[in-house]
Amino acid sequence: MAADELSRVFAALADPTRRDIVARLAVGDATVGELAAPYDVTVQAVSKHLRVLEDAGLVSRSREAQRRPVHLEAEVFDLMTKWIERYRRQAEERYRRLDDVLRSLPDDTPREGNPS
Amino acid sequence: MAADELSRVFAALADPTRRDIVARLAVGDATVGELAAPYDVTVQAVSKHLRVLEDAGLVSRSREAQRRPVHLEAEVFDLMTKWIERYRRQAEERYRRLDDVLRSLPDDTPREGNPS
DNA sequence: TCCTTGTTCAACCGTCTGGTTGAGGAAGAG
DNA sequence: CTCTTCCTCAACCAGACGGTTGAACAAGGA
Repeated sequence: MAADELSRVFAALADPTRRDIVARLAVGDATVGELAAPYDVTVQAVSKHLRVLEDAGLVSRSREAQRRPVHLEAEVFDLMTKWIERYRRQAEERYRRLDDVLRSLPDDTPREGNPS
Repeated sequence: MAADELSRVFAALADPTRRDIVARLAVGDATVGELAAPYDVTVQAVSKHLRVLEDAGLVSRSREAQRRPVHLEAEVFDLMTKWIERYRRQAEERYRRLDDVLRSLPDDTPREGNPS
């Protein structure tokens, strides 16, 4: 293990149930029992999912009597967004440059594969 | 398997080696051999990684003589960004509303961390 | 034709993962 | 204190995952 945070975040969101849990927590905090209700898995399984989300920093749990309300930590999303945007922009920039090069090419440019 | 696309994309990017491959492909297309060189794993392992990325729609492979250049498909990033932004905004909106409620509360509200 | 290069397929292996059941801890309610 | 409720821990299981080795395929070049 010992995966870096970005790996943990991506891995956490790779599971549909966990994405669903995040979606519900975006509406409001909830307890483990409440979160488990809609799914036909045991409460323990949901508890495990929450542990994964917690290790990824996506969720925090406090104590409130017996209940342990789960809270969504939205800041971590920025980590992903930054990573994604970085490479998306880089790729787009590259396409733009390639486009410019193609546009500026003379007609008799030697091209492998298309010697028409 | 038969996981939905979003799950495949997140799962694909959960692996550091695959994120690294994506980073390199953002700079320019490359062959399997070229991509495998920096890592001390076999070329077969990298080929498997590329298959995962391809199934997630993140890369495409064409044929060019013996070589199979790998190309980054940046559009899929939008899928993730949309998902993330949706719930981040929803959560922020919720905090904003909660803030308003707290602000409008009478002063004798018990136990607030920072008076004055 | 045979040979070389680049890549994938197939089988296997150890580990991680999502699920289960069963037991146990924490904090009210009686 | 005992009982109940809510939740987590521990052990286990089947399947997926990342890696390996070895063989095979595809497409030039000799």
